[in-house]
Amino acid sequence: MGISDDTEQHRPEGRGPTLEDVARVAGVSRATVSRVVRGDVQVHQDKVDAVQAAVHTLGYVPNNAARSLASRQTGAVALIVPEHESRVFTDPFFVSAISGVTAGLDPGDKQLLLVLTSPEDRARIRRFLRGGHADGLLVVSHHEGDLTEEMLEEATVPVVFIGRPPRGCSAPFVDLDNTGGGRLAARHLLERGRRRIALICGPQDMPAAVDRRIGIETELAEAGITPVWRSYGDFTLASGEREMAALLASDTSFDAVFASSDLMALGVLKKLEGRGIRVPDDVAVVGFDDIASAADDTISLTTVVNPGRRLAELGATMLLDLLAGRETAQSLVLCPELAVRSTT
Amino acid sequence: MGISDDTEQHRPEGRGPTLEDVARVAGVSRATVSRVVRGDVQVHQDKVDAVQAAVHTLGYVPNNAARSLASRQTGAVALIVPEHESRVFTDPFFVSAISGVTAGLDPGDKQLLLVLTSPEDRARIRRFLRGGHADGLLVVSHHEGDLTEEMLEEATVPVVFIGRPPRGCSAPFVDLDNTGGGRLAARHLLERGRRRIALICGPQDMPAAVDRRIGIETELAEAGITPVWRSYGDFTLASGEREMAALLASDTSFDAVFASSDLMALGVLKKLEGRGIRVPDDVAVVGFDDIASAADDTISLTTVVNPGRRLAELGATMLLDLLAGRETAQSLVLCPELAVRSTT
DNA sequence: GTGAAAGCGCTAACAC
DNA sequence: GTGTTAGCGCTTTCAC
Repeated sequence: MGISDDTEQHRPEGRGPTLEDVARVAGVSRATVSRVVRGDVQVHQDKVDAVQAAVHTLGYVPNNAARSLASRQTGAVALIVPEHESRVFTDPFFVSAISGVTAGLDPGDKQLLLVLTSPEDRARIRRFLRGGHADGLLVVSHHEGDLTEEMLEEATVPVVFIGRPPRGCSAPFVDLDNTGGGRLAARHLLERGRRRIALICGPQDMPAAVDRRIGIETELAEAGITPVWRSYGDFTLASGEREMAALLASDTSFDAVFASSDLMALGVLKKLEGRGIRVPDDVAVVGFDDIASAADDTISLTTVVNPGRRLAELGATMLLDLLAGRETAQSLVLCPELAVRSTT
Repeated sequence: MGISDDTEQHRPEGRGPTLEDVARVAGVSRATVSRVVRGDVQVHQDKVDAVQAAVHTLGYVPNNAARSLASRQTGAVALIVPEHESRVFTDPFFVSAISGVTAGLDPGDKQLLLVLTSPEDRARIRRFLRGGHADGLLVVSHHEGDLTEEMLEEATVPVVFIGRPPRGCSAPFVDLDNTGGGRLAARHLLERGRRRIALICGPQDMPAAVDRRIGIETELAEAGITPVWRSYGDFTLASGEREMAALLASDTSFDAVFASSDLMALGVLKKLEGRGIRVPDDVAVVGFDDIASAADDTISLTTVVNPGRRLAELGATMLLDLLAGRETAQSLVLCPELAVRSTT
């Protein structure tokens, strides 16, 4: 329209009312207004009323930047996901995590800063950590070495991990007892009379995958049983199919498959169905996660419940407690449960 | 451990180096440091070097709050999703949107503020809009009346809608031509010789659902055909099943079903399979969205492609352009494409 | 309980 | 080009 030139930057228009304005209208000092606005106690009811009235008529809203600058608090919490963006939204766990964090953050009124960044982009992560953008950090990381202790030390704010943090990192965390989950799956299979058990494990650079494998192997070992097969997928459906195909091609005799994630279990089921192998008559299948479709009645997968959403919610709550100086459990490890359905 | 009391608030530890410190070390003024840090041009190379050296040795990182306060810019962009949190993460479209926005925001270095809030919580939205938390807003809203024009006026920053904004709202947007998509589906079904077409539409308080319905009906009408059935789901798989069951129970004779979302189409397919009805031999099925599982070879659903991720990415780019005062297309409407697979 | 005043760390005119 | 000088709007001692 001819009114813009290309150096023009968009700016918020004329400033709204400030504390000062409210103070003037209410006939008190700025300090008093500040106290009322923040809900400080020590103020006479008369003045509180006057200030609130002024706030209302003026439509006053505190300026975040000014508040942060003066108080050294940002009012935001960051969820750091050091994963490739492509993975984040295909992995149901991350989606649950985002969802849970959102819910857990609700009571405190912190904004959620979503920081998705590839693990390689350390410079960016570091910059963020040092920038003081958030009052606290939630890290949902699955891989070893994504965020080293050293990097976390750059963060001068509390950090809570969702999922066990990488080795050597002493931050508080919330996690599922994945080892226990593995044991649970093993015990269930054994109780069902299965003895020739195949394992399709997850990527071993992920603590959760390692724990699940150790859990099931330990439990089996205690029953004097060795898995008839073990291979590794990457938690995706495609990898489940692939490993199942490999197992079938190997001529191994088996009567049960434990897949370390539901997505992989789905791949397993698909392959089995394709070959006309009956589940659970010929082969029992146990997954891990309890994603939504596992409960679907045409699938009905027996699986270890991984309450990702709840975990994330607890993590957010823990961080909020930490920030408020409230007492809080140091770290939480949830007991796994088994959802027994039709594949076993 | 006895060192904390319950009034204690967690605070970032001792302040890091400031512009002033850098200026002192580099032997220049604060203004010059500021220029260098922001990448302003007009500075002699000597000083640039000196400043950068000082920044490096001191480990200086700009303070965001101070910068925002002085510049009246926040360095953040908010993605507002006025949906119930439970819906957001089950709807693949929103997940794509978040993913796409993340990608689109990458070039500008804005932080992503994720604002999920139930449409009822208008007070909270208003507070956010007026709080000046972000330099720009991206709104991905599906429902009519979620965010009224009035509310948007509270935002003093540029807004871009992902998906056509509600009636009466004149903000720029990016969207798919849903009407065109509907026509495409109709034409395809007609070309396949189908004449007795059933429609399972989406919720009619959503512009996208309305457009899809109008598109297919219009195209059919132009061919002199009236749908043999029309009912409404809520875009979920369960509702697809339910409506399909209703259709089957109705004794209507039909040779094709158009489901307004892939999730509903999946429900349709499931029901059809359960009844032993062959697809596409007895009944052709067309969906809308092209979610990941539609391409799965055991499903292989013919569907109208809804590039949600790309849409969101374009929206983010548009907002970035707006913020930078760059020239930008006012609004974008993408042409739909049909992914022809095995269900037609 | 309340007010005065001193910054928080930075940007942006404006001079030089 | 570069430095000087005001603030940005709020919180927070510190007196009263």
